[in-house]
Amino acid sequence: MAPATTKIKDRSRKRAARDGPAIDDDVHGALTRALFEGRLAPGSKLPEHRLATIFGVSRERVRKVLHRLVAERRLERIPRRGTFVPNPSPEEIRTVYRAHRVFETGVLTQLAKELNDAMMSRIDAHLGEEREAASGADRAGSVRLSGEFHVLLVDSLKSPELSHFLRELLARSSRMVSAFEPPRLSLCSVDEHAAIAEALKARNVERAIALSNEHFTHIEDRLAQGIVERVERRIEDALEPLVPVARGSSRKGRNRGPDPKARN
Amino acid sequence: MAPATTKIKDRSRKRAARDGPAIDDDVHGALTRALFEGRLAPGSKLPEHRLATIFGVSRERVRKVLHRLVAERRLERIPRRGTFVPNPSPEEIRTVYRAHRVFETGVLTQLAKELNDAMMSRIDAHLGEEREAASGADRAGSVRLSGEFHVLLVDSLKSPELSHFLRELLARSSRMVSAFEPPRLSLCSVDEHAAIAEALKARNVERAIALSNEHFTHIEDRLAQGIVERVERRIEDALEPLVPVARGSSRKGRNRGPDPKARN
DNA sequence: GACGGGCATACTGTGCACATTATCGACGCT
DNA sequence: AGCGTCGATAATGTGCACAGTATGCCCGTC
Repeated sequence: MAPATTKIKDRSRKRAARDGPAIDDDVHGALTRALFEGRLAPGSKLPEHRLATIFGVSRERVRKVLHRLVAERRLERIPRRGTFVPNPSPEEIRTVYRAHRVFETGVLTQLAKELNDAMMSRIDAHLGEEREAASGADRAGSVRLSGEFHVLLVDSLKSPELSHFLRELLARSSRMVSAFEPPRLSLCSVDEHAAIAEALKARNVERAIALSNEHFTHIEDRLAQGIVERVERRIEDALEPLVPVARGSSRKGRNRGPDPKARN
Repeated sequence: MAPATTKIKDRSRKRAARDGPAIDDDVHGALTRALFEGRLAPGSKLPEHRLATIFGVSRERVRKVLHRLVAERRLERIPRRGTFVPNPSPEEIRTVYRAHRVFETGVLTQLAKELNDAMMSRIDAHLGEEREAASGADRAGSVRLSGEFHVLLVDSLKSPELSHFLRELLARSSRMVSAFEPPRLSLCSVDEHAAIAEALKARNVERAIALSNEHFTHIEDRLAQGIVERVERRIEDALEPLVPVARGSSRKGRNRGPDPKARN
């Protein structure tokens, strides 16, 4: 009768048998991975019909996934123009890493209060993985593990809201890293992570925060340098085809690299 | 031929076409406001067709807005069941306010470093508004201004990412407040806000953080008490219609109050 | 009288087709 | 020859209709 006896009969079935949303997650995951790995150049347009043929799904499904990615701030959409891979400005890089610093300041302060042996051992294990990936030439894995260090910290606080926010933030900063980092530099130094962990173990909150802030500032500075080099390289590429007095072949180059310019 | 005068019409058409997304924002805003004000009971189902007739728009548009609200964590969706107003569990209340504490710890730490006169005057002006609303009986306005105090703090840091996260978090906590707070209590005490601002002016970071943490803990405790009372009241309501041996009239009550229970 | 299966219904999910609009090539004009 | 304008094309936005599924009711059986 009354809703007091809430129907809890479908607790046994989970989303395991639901292949409907699974397809969405597949497309979403594929685009997310491509974004993380930096395989999609900033400014690229993502036409719905083309993605639909690539993934072998309907355009409506692609459309839904694109809207979801836009809501997650992973892509940008211009109303009657299309969906684009964000072209981060130096200003955006600044605010993203500012957010990283402020956020991790809160995380570290809280973490110092409730750090236990289990968390510390997990952190140590993770640092080991990072060193291993850094010693090898696994650049993609290194970037991934580097981000997961901060994920590990915030996950220790057992707040899905905080974890979710860091993952969104990391999605943006990782894309910036993949897109603009000079490949020769190892970005997230393992030593800096280890130093933060060390200060945390010693319950030295202020030092941990200071190290964390410096850590993110280092990344930010390297990215700022990288984006400058990128722009210069692009100018070179743009001027190169003019050498043989090329003309009329400028259409091809326009598909990749339009600046949305519609940033509010 | 002679469509020379169509150019001006084109301009007007463009403006007409731009209110296409505006309709989405209208529906989105209406639902968001209703959620903030607590007019939608937790657990309520939101059928797409009914919302479409209510707002006078197509079902597809409602559908898109609902997906957006789900992505913003303002609603919950169960795959083949529908969209529901979240029914926050005590566990969720705990994690949301834990996130508030950790987040504002970082914000206050950074804010103490770069607080200037302009920010302080803005904060003072806001506290004045809060006192005014609290002295009157403007409960909705009081809740709103109460949240905007924290928005004001984080906006001072000039990071859209941080501001965006706080707004999402505030959307959730405000809904919890509207839904579960005992109406007789003024929830977000202005004095506590003023005390935080005072400590901030004095550059006493540790005190500001301590006050902020206590502040959110107070809210959390009151909400936890409120949700208990709510459950008890619901049991009362559920048992009441049984007194005159009611039977066969249980269909109506089932529309509002199903517990999604599909939380991962 | 209680329980289980079958059926009707309503709701969500999805593909499709059309309308609208931005972009690009080309023509004609100054 | 440069420039503005018009027309063609492709991509996005939107409503619609159909299909699949969960839900609640009803009836038959134990």
